[in-house]
Amino acid sequence: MAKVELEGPEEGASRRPTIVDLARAAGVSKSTVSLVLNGSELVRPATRERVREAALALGYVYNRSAAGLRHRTNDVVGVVVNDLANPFFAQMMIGVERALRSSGRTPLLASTGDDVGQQGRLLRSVLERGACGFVLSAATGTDADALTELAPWRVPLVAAMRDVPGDPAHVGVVVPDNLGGAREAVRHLVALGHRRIGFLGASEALVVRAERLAGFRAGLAEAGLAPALEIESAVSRTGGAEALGRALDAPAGAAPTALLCFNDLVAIGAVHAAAERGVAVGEALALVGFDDIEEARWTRPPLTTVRVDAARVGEIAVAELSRAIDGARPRRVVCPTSLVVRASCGAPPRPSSAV
Amino acid sequence: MAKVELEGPEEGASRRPTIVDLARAAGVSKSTVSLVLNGSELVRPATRERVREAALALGYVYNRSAAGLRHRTNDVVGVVVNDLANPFFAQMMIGVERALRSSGRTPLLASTGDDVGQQGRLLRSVLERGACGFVLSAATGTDADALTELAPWRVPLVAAMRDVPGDPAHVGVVVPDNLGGAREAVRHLVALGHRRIGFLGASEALVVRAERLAGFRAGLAEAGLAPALEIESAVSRTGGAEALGRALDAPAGAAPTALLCFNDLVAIGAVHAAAERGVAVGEALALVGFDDIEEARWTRPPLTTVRVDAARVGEIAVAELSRAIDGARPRRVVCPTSLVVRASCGAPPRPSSAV
DNA sequence: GACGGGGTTTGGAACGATACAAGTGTCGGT
DNA sequence: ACCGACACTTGTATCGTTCCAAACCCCGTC
Repeated sequence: MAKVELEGPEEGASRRPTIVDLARAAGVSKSTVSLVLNGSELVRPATRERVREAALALGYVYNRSAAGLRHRTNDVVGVVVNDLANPFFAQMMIGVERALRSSGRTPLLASTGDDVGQQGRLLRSVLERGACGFVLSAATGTDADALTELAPWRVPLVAAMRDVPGDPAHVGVVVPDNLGGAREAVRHLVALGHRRIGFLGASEALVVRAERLAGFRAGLAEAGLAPALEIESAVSRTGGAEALGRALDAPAGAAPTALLCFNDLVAIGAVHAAAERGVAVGEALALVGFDDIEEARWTRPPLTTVRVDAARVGEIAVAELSRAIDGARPRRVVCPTSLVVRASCGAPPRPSSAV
Repeated sequence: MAKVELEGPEEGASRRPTIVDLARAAGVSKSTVSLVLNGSELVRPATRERVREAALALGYVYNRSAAGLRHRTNDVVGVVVNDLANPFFAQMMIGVERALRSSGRTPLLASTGDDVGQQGRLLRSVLERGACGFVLSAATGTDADALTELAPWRVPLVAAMRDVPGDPAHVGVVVPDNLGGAREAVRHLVALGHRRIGFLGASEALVVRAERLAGFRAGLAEAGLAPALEIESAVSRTGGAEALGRALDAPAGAAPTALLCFNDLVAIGAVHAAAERGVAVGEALALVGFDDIEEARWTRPPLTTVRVDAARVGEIAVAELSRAIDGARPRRVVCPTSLVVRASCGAPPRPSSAV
């Protein structure tokens, strides 16, 4: 550490040293330096040491792009995500990054702002940087054709968290069990005695909404019930707050006693709006979210929600991608969800549920 | 779109086409192809068109690493951030990414989990990928020496959001006005009539805490008051909840009537814990946060907080970095904050304040 | 004293792009 | 018919690394 000499002062604006400079400094050929840098066993320990010292002395830094060029393979993986500001996706990102790094790859992150056009541009840009694979949580409106553009190069892609309509054969898919999770939530509400249950939030264009809505309907059908209402909204706290208003404006006797929300953001907005209207959440109105983001534990009352381990979905997506990079056929993985009962649905919390 | 032919089926595992392949296909030299690819005006339109068509037909994708190698400059910027799960930093990231892309650079994101060791590894890894600059929100415990390791190459670096102790001359700094913001918050509490005011959250190791605490003390000193208490905690909702408990356990008459929290996360935990204890936030106890993350509007009562435009801090950091890359001396920029009065401090909201 | 064979080291050709100087045409003017 | 100017186009060296076949060195052996 203390031995590192700062370049520049003595040599002016000297350029970054290369392995050739190292070779000269250590008195060996550049081939040998390359071997040392790659930790080869072929090099005599004494030589190795000499090269290492030279590297330190010159402040040498490996040029991975050059290596990748020659090597014809890059360990970069594109991670293209629809919305970083959403803590749910941020959490997935964290899982993806951790898994990638621990498998020796480097994530190249891009956030599309849920815009298909931007997503296309970003995918291409990442491709130009030599990505050997992609993890994509697709922007709303993405279809299989858009992803086929990547096919010419046969770069493997795994759709994480959001399924891609058209389901092209060449992409992997890793998603939570949206249908099963929603159904379980509805079963719970039914078991609590609710009969007028509604679904709140998101827009029809969202594939995930279709899946959760299907689970919602399936759960009701099992109990011989019909949806009390199905309301669309923006996927945000504001959207949820606004949608709850519309839900409660239903004709008096027909107002729902329980609402399954598209996700926690919507549910949080709904909890807030209900409180402002003087509706007691967990008593007069049961609310259930989806995703179990950290924030869900901190509403008043805390949010009953369908837990999705976003980080784990990210990790599994990376594992699938690794398989695909190694030549395996891409698969479709559905990750289990679990109901976390807190106070917003009015039930006494189960003994096993964490708070 | 429909014209794109999928490679592979006909040619087996054919490798990615290069400009040489394009040149052959279009009947020109690779130099010409290079010119076309770079949008040169020198090439005859007809030729240009021919090359473009060949590129489309072959499914050609530009290899930016190879170009960068020859060009000896990469438009990649390392963005190393301490915690993506924190919405405040996620917001900054979004600003950074937007600004970078709109200036034609590509962000290479890494998240350190607030670990100095990991941060060092990531910085080096990004360096090896040829970053021409860095935006860093430093891990707790980072000092100037750690960053000096980057100096040999003279890669410009801007510390965003978190100042770096030791303040090395060669790094830029873009931070919010933590001191001024905290002081303004305290002034407001004093104006509301509070006399026993405390500070809640974060640990002494955090530079940002020192700054906010200094503002807190300055505000009190102006009014001739002394801090009622200063409590450390983890920087999280849980930490805030737990710290509030300790704050309220103070001897009866000495309990604070107002608390300035280190940030919104801590404040949110505190709001929650207070409510659970039956303490009416905004009446018996005034709480003020810091940062103004989206979530702050959705607590009950909504959180009075010191607004920091995180995305804007990110954008300014990128602007400073651009200056530095162009050879300018790195500067120190302090971004203004503003007090957003909501209900948690007990005051009637100012007419001008947004909700 | 040539030979064989480990253990090490090395030269030079890639990889896919850019830079630059130099090369083709074509045309108008004399 | 030749010249120069102009509008394009191209050959070649180069960026920093890896790959691979060949060279080297030092010994022990025949």
